[in-house]
Amino acid sequence: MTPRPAQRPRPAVPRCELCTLHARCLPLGLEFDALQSFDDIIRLPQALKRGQALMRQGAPFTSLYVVRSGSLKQTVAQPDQRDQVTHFYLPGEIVGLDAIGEEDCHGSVVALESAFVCELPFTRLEVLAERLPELRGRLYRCMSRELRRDQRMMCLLSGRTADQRLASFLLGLYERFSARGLSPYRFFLSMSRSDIGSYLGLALETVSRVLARFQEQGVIAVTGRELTISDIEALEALALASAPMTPA
Amino acid sequence: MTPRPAQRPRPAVPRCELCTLHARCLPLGLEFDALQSFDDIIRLPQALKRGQALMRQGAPFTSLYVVRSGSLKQTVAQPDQRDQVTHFYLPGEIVGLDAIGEEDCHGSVVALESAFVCELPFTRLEVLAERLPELRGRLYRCMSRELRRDQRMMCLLSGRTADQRLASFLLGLYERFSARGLSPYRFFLSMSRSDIGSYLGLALETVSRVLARFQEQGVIAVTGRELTISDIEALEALALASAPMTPA
DNA sequence: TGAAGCTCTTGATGCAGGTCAACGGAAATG
DNA sequence: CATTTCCGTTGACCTGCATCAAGAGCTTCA
Repeated sequence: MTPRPAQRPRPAVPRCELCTLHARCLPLGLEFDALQSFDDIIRLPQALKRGQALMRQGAPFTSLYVVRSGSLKQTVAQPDQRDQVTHFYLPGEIVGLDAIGEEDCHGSVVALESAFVCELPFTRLEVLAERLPELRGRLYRCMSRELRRDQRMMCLLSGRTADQRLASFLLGLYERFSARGLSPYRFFLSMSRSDIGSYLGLALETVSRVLARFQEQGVIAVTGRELTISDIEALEALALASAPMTPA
Repeated sequence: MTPRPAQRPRPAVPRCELCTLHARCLPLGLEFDALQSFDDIIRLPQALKRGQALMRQGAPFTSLYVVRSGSLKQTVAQPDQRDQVTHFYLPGEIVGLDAIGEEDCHGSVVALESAFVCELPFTRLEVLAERLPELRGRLYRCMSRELRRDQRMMCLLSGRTADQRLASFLLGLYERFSARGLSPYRFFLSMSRSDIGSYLGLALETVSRVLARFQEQGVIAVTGRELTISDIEALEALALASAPMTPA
């Protein structure tokens, strides 16, 4: 039916030091031999197809995952309403931090496009962390980074206009792509307008309209899901303060 | 002028096992001798007066703090606007998790009323965690709990009505007071309407109005900052779905 | 190739809640 | 004690965005 997932991942034992993301990934800063221990605990990279679930809300938590390529979204089922998108995961980012120390997965995570992820069984990671203080530090740091990110998000959702939210969202993508060494000015939005709206607390129509307006203003160029940032400074200005009502 | 803060904290070396919060605090589940090691690293409880800062945004991070009594708020300075309230801390809760692994404090934390906090110098805590796997687990769990809490908050801020936000906020307080063994149905709101509004992404006038309406509906009773939950089930109903426009 | 879904766009309309304003009461300050 | 400042409430008004609706590509699949 479906084509085999790219022949099957070849290196039976993945080598972190060979990975292009090596410099930005979790094991950043580990000594050479520590890095090798790290290799030992990583499971074969998994291939995911668009729409395929990596974890399901409420399922038992066993592993962290690092995104190698592609992108995913996390959704949390709301009591009454639809699912709410709570996170987008890009290459180099870690899925599952919000489940550490808990029994079950906090939300569902599904691939937005074809993706590869590296699995880190958490019990093994913990054993390794026992003798690698640096790794512990990395883990703490990742979690507190995430805490800060969520708090920025809370600030964004609480009392910012649609324009500011969209502009901040695009800037966030810009920064994350930059940090991973990916093209930051021109990229593909793997998520739908509806996903973006859910994430930003906006109706999908509003997302569409605001993007259209940004385009009119010459700040970005969008064709479907292909997006180009034309004027990053204007975008930053938009993110900080909404255009004054009086265009002066 | 003001009465001395309760003579000065007497026990030169605090004893976790004697603390009333012992059963709910960070060292929960530690063995007896582990608990004693824990005692060793805790600094003398600090007294804070209303409005006094425990940490300032950008200051170097050195310690976690556990709230023993009173309450605090965390605020994050926004580029353009006023400070935004990002957290309220109640007795038994831990301040500073979002700074672990980082150099500096993420937000400012100030006391909302007279408060006592226990200081946990993080470097010592880390040393202790090295030989106490349980403590590590506790720390991870605390951080991921916080991550989940923030995500619930994001969901709340994104696309819930003012009624739902207020109801959820009050329910949250109910649960947190319950969990600490404090009176959950009748309590004192140590934060201003403005703080609540900032936290929930609402104008302070809206907070005032919604509380008044809840009171009319007989769900709560408020007099200034004294609040009583009269009908917890109605409150839960309000938190889930806003009253339908058609009152059937 | 055509039909049936999606996703995205664009327009029209209405309302939840933000903003402005005024006032009463409580708490801080000298 | 008087004064100032802050806090909470309530009313009137207005706007940003959700909602409803319709239609235009794009993709999928028989």
